[in-house]
Amino acid sequence: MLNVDEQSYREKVYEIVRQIPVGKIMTYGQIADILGEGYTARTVGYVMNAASTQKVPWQRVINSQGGCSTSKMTTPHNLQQSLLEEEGVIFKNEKCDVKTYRWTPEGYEEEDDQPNLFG
DNA sequence: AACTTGACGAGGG
DNA sequence: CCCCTCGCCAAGT
Repeated sequence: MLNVDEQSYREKVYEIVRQIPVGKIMTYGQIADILGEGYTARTVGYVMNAASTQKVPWQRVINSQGGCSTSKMTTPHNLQQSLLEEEGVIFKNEKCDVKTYRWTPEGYEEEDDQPNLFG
């Protein structure tokens, strides 16, 4: 049994990434927000950099713009995008609709505090 | 221990 | 839409 609290900094990130279902995505900032305690979009991105060699669906983590930050980096052109397209994610101009594909792990539902304007 | 680098994000021009 | 600035925090030098 591995308690999240016993996991290393990176393992906590992997733990969430492993839960992302096929055809869905999460953003770095979203993951950082869920983990809270000292995590930021930037550090999550740092962790994901080394995730390509881990047992995690790293391709399902993209930036808040709906694009793959790996497009113009080390990885072959748009490997990440290709992998997501194979999962059913539709890309338009190298970007997908984050609103449509974003996923949130159960138990970490986004806080939707909408003021009761019409009380 | 100080400085620099990032698969980032929100804002402003 | 593109470019720049600031904030964020782990790792590498």
